[in-house]
Amino acid sequence: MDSEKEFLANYRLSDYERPSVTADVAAFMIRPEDQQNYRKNPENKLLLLLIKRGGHPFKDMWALPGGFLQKDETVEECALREIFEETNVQPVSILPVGVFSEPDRDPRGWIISNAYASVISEESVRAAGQDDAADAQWFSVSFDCDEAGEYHLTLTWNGTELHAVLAAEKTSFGRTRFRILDRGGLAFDHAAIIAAALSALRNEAKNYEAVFDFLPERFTLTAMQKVQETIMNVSVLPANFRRMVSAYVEETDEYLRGDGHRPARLYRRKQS
Amino acid sequence: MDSEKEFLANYRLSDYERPSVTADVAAFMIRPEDQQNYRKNPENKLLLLLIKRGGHPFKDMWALPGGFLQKDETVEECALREIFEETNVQPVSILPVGVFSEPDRDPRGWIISNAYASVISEESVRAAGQDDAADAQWFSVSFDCDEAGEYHLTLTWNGTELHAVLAAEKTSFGRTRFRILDRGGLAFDHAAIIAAALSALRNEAKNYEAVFDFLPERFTLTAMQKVQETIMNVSVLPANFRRMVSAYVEETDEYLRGDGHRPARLYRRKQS
DNA sequence: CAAATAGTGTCTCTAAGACAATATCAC
DNA sequence: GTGATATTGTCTTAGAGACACTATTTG
Repeated sequence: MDSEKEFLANYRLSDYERPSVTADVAAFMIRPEDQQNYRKNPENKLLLLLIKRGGHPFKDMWALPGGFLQKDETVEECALREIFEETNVQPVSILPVGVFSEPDRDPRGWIISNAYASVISEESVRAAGQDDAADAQWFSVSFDCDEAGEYHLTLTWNGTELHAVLAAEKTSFGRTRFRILDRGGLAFDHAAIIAAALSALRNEAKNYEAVFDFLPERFTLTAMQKVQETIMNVSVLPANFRRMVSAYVEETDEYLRGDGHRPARLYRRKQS
Repeated sequence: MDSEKEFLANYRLSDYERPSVTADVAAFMIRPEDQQNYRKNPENKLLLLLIKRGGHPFKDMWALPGGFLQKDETVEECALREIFEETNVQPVSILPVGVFSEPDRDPRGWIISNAYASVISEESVRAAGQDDAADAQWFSVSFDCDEAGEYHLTLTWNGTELHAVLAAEKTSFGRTRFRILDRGGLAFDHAAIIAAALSALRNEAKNYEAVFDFLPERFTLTAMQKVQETIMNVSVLPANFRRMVSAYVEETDEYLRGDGHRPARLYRRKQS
């Protein structure tokens, strides 16, 4: 025991070169679109936070928020900190997406990225107010596979449209890794990170885990369904959706009224 | 463009302290137990490769194989390299398990670990021959949850028994993280890494991805079922198992005979 | 009343669990 | 023949998709 203490007191990590380590975060939010008709329910948009790069490399291109790991924190804590610094909001949840460590992924040098997806509630962003930093914007997201098997990631904000093209490559254990064919205005390998984050998010939405994170504490089942459809980009019949989620939610006695149609009961997540 | 080239030519990564980065690998193999009865099919054992530490810290305790990331490789390549160096065998597959970056996880200093699970075929290990390095051994694995919700990880080899106890903590998105209650003779936080790797492996065995990696190219359905049961630690009725995997396998014209009972048709994985 | 959403009931189809029954080999 | 595994068939039950139908509100 003494010898172990002694060993550690004298121990120095070797002088081999070490990489810089970052956490990069794909922060998602869902916001209702403007209503067309006073009695129609609004549609949702899935939004992703991007930062316009002010300096080289990839100057003036858009990138995920992220930053270097500090010595007193875990990579998860680093991811949370970076999002808070950028938005003044604590994410509802965070999900590891993968480690990106190709030696040439960053022209500045040896930098490996721990990628996370995170969910941010729209209320909290509204409460925090816009930072008016014109270099941080929420882009509307679309992500689909075409007939040729190529994936198209389209991010739009106020006339700016980024369109990246990716190929899905199978790795062992049936996992897929995205290879960038056209980075379409996104910095570094961030198009691949965003694609992986969206896949991870959709995977978590299958069992409604990710869905609840986008919702307030009390919500209507229709609102919940629209969130799920926004994430998954598929639609379900309302009757079947209600049956499928019935095990995950519980009724409250409150109703949402005043929308020009039958009031909807509010539900909350069932703790189990 | 010139200005970007110029920028990069002059760029130096800041002198902030950087962590050491490792890849640690839980390498699994399945080996048949000795036969009791000439006509009974053998049972399987799930094995995990551990290395006895020769120096401080955690001297004489058992640890996962692993090592430092080099500058010209990805973390996946590092994981594959470490396994090959230890076993002289290329793993069939490799699966990311998580990043372990608690600042105090390694008494030697700031070292973050990228954890992987990998599958190694028994044939290839037999072909490579035992390295006779007595400090590397295949331990038999058992991993279960008791009534109190605590997880017990038991690793046995030739009279040596390591018994770690862990608690499963829910993180966001319904994921679980294992916290070590008793590391039971395992070095560092490797008990938690092994628990996470086993969970990931079981998850991949649900759709039979991981199962095929343990099998030779041609196999009987009973052999496949036994592999799955060994990984998942549950049992299924043979009739139902056959139905469930029928979409994933295809018949060959060969049979396995000579076992004191009806010969079994050999199958292979269906490519899709 | 019209338009829209909220909510229920039911038919069908498929997949999985349980279990019975038959087939085929080595000794 | 005996003891083991290999293989097939069928009954039942649970869950998801499709769809018809009723209920309730605001303008």
